[in-house]
Amino acid sequence: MGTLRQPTRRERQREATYDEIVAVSRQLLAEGAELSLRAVAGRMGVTPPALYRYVANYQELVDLVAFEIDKAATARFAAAADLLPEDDHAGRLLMSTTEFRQWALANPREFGLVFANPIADADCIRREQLTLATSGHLLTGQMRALWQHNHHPIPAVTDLPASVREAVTDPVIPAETEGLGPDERGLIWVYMQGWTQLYGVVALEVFGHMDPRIIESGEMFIDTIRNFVPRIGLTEDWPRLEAMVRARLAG
Amino acid sequence: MGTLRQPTRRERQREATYDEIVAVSRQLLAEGAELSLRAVAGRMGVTPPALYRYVANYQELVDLVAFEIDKAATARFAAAADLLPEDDHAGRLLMSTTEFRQWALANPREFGLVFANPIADADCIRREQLTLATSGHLLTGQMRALWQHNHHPIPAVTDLPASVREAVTDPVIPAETEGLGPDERGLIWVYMQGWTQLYGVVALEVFGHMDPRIIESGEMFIDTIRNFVPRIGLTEDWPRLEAMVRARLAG
DNA sequence: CAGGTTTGTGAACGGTGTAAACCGTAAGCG
DNA sequence: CGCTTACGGTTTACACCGTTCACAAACCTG
Repeated sequence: MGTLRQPTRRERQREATYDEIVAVSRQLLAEGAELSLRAVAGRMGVTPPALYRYVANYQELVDLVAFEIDKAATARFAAAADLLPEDDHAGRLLMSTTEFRQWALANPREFGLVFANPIADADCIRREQLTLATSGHLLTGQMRALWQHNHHPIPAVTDLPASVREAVTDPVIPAETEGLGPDERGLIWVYMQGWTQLYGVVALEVFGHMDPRIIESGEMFIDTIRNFVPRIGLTEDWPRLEAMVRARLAG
Repeated sequence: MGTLRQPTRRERQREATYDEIVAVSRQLLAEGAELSLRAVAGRMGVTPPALYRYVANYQELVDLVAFEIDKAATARFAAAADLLPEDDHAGRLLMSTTEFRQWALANPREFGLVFANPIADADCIRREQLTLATSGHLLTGQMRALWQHNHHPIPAVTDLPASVREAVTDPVIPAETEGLGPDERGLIWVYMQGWTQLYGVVALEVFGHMDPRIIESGEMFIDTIRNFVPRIGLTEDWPRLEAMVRARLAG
């Protein structure tokens, strides 16, 4: 833990350029355009090769903006949760997942970039550390808060298959394991199950590989959640939660 | 219903060219290369513009080979089922889904093309009709065979939300509704639920958005299936089925 | 054989990512 | 303060990509 130096002028300048790259990129694909090195450069008033001082190649640009988009989207999911009182852990979790679905449908390109982007090598993101503010952290955090409140049954770590046991005790995928004892890591497994199901519906919906009428109504999304809530001890709470989710889908 | 003329020489020639386009394309991305109009043309010994006599644009080429890949992959899924006796409907269904997962992991590019390809407009595929041999038909067919044998409980059509009711009575997504009475369409909804969950695991695995150790072991895939089988009345049969699935994952 | 349709070519346009050589300027050091 | 260095940018160039158009050859048909 050395003393953290104040950033020199050059470093600040460089950081600002990174910010502009991300800003321009997001603006670009918010307009429905393709994310391209040249387009970004052009809009920044700079020649394409100049960007290679900041990213090693196109894929790294993609990873960079994907990370920032995830961060921004996560803020939206969190904001949706914050519409509810702080102690309504169940409601907050469902509000965030619902917001996730709505965001994905409204921003399919961004969704594809962040969640359907083949992850080849790790350590692709420079900027900031992976350990902050990803959507995975938000959801695991919310599930942890919920569990610490209602203590629904979770699988014992010793009951889990070996590979799963390793994965939940020493996660490489973003997850909020802080404040979760070694014996309580079964919750992470429950989270992974939930995330998998959520991902299935939303991805199918975003890609349009589902009946348009079902996408429009969101019934498969609701059905998926209803199928899952018992596993986090929310069976009794479901009617209230369903009403909330439906309201948000309509609004 | 006119008399079906025998194909003229030119038509046969044209059909052969289509076949070559598909063959070359599949060969191309089996080698890990990108699927590009120019690459296909080059390997066919033809100039790029020539391909425009066969496809209107790049996306149509993609759709064409995606359809053919789906067809070929479906044959694999069917072949896996055919390793089991004809009356083991449960086993056949699970063998096909397991083969689907294995195929997806082994051919991520092809998986992406067929199942993670944003579907913009319908009626994109010329060649053959959509109503034949897609993977959706295989799985719905297998589920129908299973249900007609064990008659597990299915939701009543009248209990389904309006949008779902419409979707299962008049499907636009490939599904085998032949031989399924109007009152039995609840089974299609069950199928959609299952497909959604299956898609979730497999897509996350293929894109690498899951802990590598869990992907390697296939435990999330197995867990997903285990979670689903009660809904198709296979609770008692599960131990046998799990062993079968695990054997296929290992082999 | 004549005429029209079908299939392919050649050249060209605008777009993409990326590599190499080059250069002014600002930062940092003696 | 002055020298040196390294950073941030340009220019040029290459190899791809999808797509269009005008044209020629090959083919089937009347």
